[in-house]
Amino acid sequence: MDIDRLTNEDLTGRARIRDAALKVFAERGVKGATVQLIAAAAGVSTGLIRHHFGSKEGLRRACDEYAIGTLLDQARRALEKDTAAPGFLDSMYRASGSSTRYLARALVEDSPAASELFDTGAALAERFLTEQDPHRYPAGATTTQDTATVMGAMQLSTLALHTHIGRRMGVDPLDPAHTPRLVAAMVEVHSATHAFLSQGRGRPISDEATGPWQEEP
Amino acid sequence: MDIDRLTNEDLTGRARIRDAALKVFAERGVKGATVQLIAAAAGVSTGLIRHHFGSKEGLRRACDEYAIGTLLDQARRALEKDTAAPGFLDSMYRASGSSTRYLARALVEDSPAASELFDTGAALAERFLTEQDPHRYPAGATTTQDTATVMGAMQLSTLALHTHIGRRMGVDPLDPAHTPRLVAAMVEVHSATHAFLSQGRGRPISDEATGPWQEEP
DNA sequence: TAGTTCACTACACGAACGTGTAGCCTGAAG
DNA sequence: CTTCAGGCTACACGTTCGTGTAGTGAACTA
Repeated sequence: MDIDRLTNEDLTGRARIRDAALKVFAERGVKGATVQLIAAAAGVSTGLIRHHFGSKEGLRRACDEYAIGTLLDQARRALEKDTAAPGFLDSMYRASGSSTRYLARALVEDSPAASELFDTGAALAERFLTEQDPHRYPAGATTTQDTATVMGAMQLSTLALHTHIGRRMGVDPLDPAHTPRLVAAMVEVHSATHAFLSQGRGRPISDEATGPWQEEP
Repeated sequence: MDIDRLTNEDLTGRARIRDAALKVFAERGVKGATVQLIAAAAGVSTGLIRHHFGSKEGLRRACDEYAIGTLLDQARRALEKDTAAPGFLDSMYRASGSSTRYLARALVEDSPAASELFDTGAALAERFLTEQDPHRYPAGATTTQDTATVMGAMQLSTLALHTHIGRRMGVDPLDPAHTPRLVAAMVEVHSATHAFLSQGRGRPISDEATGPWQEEP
């Protein structure tokens, strides 16, 4: 029953503070955010933040756990299904409301949550690669891991750089309503780049990059 | 002669402060960095920072201008040559020493330099696309711009997320010595994703994403 | 040599911020 | 009705950080 009360409490002060912190942390970074700013955004006193979370660092940890909980559940579910690569992005954005922007910030500040997010994305990418072409991307191989890592970074780039993407696109790329437009652009990028790399001018780059360990003619 | 003296001064206190600031800003963010920390790293007093740059914000602007100057020169040069997409990354990393990590941080904090960097990357990508396939990517079209924006973000993701990439790869991805490994992984990503998207499972995603405006059968 | 400029330092002020403390108010338990 | 727990606030303390001020010493000029 204690657990029930805690989850119900999620609609009161504690949750309001967490949501406000998610927002302010995302906008100004952890260092740039002050507890008084968060308190004002939540409509509470700074003392209440201390009462619930102990310290600013405690509040940050709570935000980490909440964001990671919201988002990684989605990611792990995707890991267990036969979901496609671009689908990861889609479900990710849909899952998390205010925590998306928080994680975007966390990705470049030093946060355990961000590392876990990145690692999960890379794991998902590695699984995708080995399923896609087990011969070329054997599980555990360095090349497979490298490719999975960069693939994860590329997927996450729309999150980490959403400010710039939004500025150029004129819409908020984190809004689920615009996810299709983003996915379409990503598909185009892969298509165009592949065309370039398998063509005249780009072929040398492709050969040089993948040559040393490429086994197929 | 005043100009000569200024450029020569670049090897003395002013430059030492700037270099230290580049480093500390990159490590801890602008808010997380203190002028006393930067002063200590540069081996000077905090007063000297004020003397040369007026304020912490002035120092940050100077870092912006220096980093952007170092890096955008390279990018613009690439824009004027018939350089390939992955080559942009290569020359970018080689060009800038300590400013690379600074720009990585700046990409997610609000900095004019970062916006300029991103826009340049996107402009380079747009040029690449229209050259690559003028019919599919006409200059100025929304699709072209969207694709260019996402392409720029993908290229820059290795910069913005270098911490995570480095953690998984075991090496510093910003070290020019390891750029080939990064480029190889990027080539693989494009190759694998294209294979997926033009194949059975991925084909529906590709068709759905690019269908509405795609003209070719 | 006297004067001026300028890189540079030492010291201190004032504000902001994280944190600590004391206490109020409500609601449930006895 | 009393008691106690806990959500919640008001207020104050100590520190840190950006900034301001005064001053020193070396190099250059006349």
